[in-house]
Amino acid sequence: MVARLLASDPTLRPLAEEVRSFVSETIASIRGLPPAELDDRLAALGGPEPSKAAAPRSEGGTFPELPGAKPGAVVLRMAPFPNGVLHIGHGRLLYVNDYYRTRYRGKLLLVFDDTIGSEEKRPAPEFFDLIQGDCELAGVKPDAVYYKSDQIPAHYPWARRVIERGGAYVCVCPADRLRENRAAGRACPERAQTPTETLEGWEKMLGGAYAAGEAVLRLRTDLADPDPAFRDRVLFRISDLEHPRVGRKYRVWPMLEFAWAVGDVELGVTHVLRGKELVIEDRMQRYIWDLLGIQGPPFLHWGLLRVREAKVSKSKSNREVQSGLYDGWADPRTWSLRSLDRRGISMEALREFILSFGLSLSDIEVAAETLYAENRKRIDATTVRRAFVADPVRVDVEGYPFDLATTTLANHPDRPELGSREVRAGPSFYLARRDLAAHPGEEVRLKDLANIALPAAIDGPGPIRATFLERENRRIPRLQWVGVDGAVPVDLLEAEGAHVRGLAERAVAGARPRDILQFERVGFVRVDADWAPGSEPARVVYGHP
RNA sequence: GCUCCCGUAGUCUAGUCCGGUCAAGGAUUCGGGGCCUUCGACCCCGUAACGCGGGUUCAAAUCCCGCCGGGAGCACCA
Repeated sequence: MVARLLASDPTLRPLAEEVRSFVSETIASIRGLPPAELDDRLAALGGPEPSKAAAPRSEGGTFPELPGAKPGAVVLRMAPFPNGVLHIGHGRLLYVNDYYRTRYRGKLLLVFDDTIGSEEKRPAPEFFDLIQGDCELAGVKPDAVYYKSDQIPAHYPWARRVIERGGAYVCVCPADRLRENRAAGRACPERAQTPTETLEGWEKMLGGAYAAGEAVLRLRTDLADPDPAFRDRVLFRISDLEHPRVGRKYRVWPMLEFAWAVGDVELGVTHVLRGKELVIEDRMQRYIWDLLGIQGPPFLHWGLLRVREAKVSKSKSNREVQSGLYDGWADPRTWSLRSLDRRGISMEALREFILSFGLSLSDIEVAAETLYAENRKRIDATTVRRAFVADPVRVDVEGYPFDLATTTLANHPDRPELGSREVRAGPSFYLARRDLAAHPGEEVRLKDLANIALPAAIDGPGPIRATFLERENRRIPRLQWVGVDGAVPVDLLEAEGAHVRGLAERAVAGARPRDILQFERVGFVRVDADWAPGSEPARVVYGHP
């Protein structure tokens, strides 16, 4: 109260103490009054009606202005390494870049960061096309596509310029000694080279005088730099590995930092947006640009985003897709964009989900349920309901009335415009084993149909015998059922990779590939894209509750 | 160990730059109720947060100092 008065009338501020005591006296004097009298007095004083709650202040995450950005002149880039398809963790790369492209009417480049990598992390040919397909699927179409491997020679003149300015030296230490020296802040003997000597060494590197791993070009920073990660990083190394696009055309390959110090300038990139695991590279790029008197683009970062349920491992996915254990790159266990699409999760829902986090630098771990909720908003109203029973057990109902052999059910409980379908019902049904086991000897309702009494034991051989009771909708447990006549075998692929066999109602036979359905009391599922309509079993993939 | 980054409800986020109208807003989850041909959806209600300790100030989520906690980097990978 006091703060509000002071905030709205600055002239009161020097008198804060007086205001405070006046307010507390006033409050004390009216505290005992009955509410009706308070209302009267307020009315007597005039003034505005008590205002309703303030309008919502915000919907989600925030994105700051890009520093110095001119609408129409912004150039951004995404730089995936081609050793896997894009997965949910790449969401920020795609959608944050796309967000800013739209906001500033700029350009977004897809630049494959396909330098030679390492023995453990190598580019593979199939991913160039797969990743472009992923971008398309995600609705983030790049304005142009580049390959770092096409630009390798362009890096060499840059290296010369750095050497001529005394910014680098050729080091012939073995990798482990180099690491030790760096950690200890100790100089290798070659660090004392003059630019002329370095240039000689560099020409020897390019000319093939060294075997792979025998020599590197290192940046000369400061061995006393407090950050050990920043001491004399390697700029170029020699590799004889075969590259999927350029084979063994080059032996001297730039490291990521140098490649981007060159690439970001040559491609005219105006802002670099990337994950915060790359912040040390900002400093490297800037150091190189400063050395050459170049004004490079500013950097912005986002923090780590983890989806709790998604254990994403590129190497494991690669291995299991290769081995055939996974059902290709759209296997739900990969959490690839393809797998989300296969599960019926729309890329627009993913975009909303990703953008709700803003550009925050904090590391976040979020439950997949939040993504599911976003998707549900989009698909619930247009998705038809169907009955599905997992692990079915046949139940014959005695005394079942003839006129209940079929029934008509709405396709959506709240959307009459989605129509209805005729469903074949009793007297014989399939019920889920789990449901039966949960209600031995009880009266239950076959959902939307009739009430029956279940026997005490359900484990005997052959069909179970139940007894018809009545049609009236009572508050007893409701079980999902599928009429025996026309039941459709279904193979339901779950998110963890398990296949559940079950039976669905006849209408499922008419589904088309990529249709999204809701299996009642199970969840949203999507018919597999390569399922041949009419073939059995119907193949569907579980999406989410 | 060194360097950098980040701490607002169970989770994510708005607010922090520029102190006051923030007795802290939204989303999701959870709990209760309603409705319906689902245990889903929808509607209503509710629980729940400024990491801790000092300081500055009439006033601190916001500014300053210290601590604690979490993450990332320290590859001839990207």
